[in-house]
Amino acid sequence: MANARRSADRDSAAYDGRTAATETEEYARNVDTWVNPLMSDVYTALRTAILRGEFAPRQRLIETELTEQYATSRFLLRNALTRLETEGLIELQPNRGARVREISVQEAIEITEIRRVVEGLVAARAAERVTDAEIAFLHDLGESMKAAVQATDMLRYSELNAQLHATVRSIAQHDSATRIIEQLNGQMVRHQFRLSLVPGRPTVSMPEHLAIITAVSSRDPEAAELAMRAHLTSVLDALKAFAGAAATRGAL
Amino acid sequence: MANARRSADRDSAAYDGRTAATETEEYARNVDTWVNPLMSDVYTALRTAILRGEFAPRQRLIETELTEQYATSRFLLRNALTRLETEGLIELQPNRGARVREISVQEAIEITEIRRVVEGLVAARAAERVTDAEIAFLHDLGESMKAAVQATDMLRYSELNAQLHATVRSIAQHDSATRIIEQLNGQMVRHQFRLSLVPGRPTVSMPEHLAIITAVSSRDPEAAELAMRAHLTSVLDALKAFAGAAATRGAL
DNA sequence: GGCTTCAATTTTGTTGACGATATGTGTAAC
DNA sequence: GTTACACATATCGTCAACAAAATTGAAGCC
Repeated sequence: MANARRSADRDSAAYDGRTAATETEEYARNVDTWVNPLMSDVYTALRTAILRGEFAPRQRLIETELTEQYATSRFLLRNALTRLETEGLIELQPNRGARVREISVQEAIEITEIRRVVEGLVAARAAERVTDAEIAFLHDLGESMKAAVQATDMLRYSELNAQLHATVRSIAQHDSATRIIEQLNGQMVRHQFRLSLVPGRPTVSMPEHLAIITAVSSRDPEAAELAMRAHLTSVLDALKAFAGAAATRGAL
Repeated sequence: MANARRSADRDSAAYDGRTAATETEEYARNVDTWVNPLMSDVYTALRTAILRGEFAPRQRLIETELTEQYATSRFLLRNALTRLETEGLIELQPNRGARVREISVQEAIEITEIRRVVEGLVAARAAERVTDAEIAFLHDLGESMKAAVQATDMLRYSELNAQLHATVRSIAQHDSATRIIEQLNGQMVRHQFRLSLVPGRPTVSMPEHLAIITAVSSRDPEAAELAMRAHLTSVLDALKAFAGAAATRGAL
């Protein structure tokens, strides 16, 4: 249970305040508001900044600059850097400081391979545990996604995409899997960003997302696992196509 | 490639100096000797101590005591503690110090569920990439395991078990998966220990291990994935039985 | 002109001390 | 005899200064 701390703040956001009082109560046990103080402001700020792409890959992160930028001390900053290194977001080299870690296409593929099987597991478990309220929420989410695609609002669609995956995780209540998926996501963000903007991508992924919602809602674990796997297989294929194209162009 | 650093020291040990010169050469590319100096002696020492069970779960880790014990400074010690916390081996509470994190049976089950799918992925990939030399090594490993079981040397069998899994990972060369599996293993050690000593357990797991070796050696990815999954399903069942028995006894 | 060497500067590594918070103990009041 | 409060101690959190290492730039040499 103590394990939920890092995931709770993100998954709870999946519901976005739209749930009724009874449902809120239902989810409350899963939402651990305890925050590790060592997960200081600096850590959170720096992490989101890297995830947003405000620092380029391979860019050096100089301690004194960052202490000014985030108005903090070197002590707290270094603590944050240590954590980010363990998480795999940055690289620390002795006496040479920190760099934003560059994720190769090859590594992005590896990460997606893992996500495929782990999120498949999570989807199956979500199908076993889903409540009526959660089914309703998933339905709404699906409708919102359709609307976003029709309005060709790709940014919104991308957001809803992340929200769908987070919701499935939250339903599954599989703390260990959630932790790992979020760790992997942290390393993928820049690549995901690119992929979600590939033209024609929503045409492929939209039905896959709906299939996940349908399978989980019909409480069919096998179907849910297959639907989630199919979706991530499609992501994987897109990534491999990208890698292949890059290799052909001689960019690798 | 920079990603292999944390896994190299453990996977390289899998071969235990028993390989011929040509094979050693073959594996050399996979053994990255670069060590992050921030992964200081303190970190390694403390980590292995926790993994060996030298500190009981929930036991408090007092900074001044540890600095004496490991003859180091508080600075380096805290760095190590921060890393161990991110890794999930210990818990840090504000102004209340560090504790060894206790893994519940429930959590052990969750972790094994993840291992099942991720190690399945790794086994499939190992079957795709395995070389003749590696097949020979796997064969020897299988023979050693049979010998250990016949000699009822459970400690040796347990070691070889870990070595088999590490070897499969090494063959697969899936850095991201390796990293995650080893992270999960770190949290499981105390439970694994108990399980490996359950009477009659080798009778169940021995044929499963041999099936993994056979499937990988015949370069059949699907069979390898299924064999690995079957093995970890069996581990999972044993864990669930243990959890059920504990619940019946009122121990939970 | 290109290469090496050396020093100045930047940047990181480490230490010790001090302040803040929690915990344990003893005393007094009920 | 029990509870509540206050004090003392242990432990963690933070900082600022110092030491060590690497990078950068310029000068000298081939």
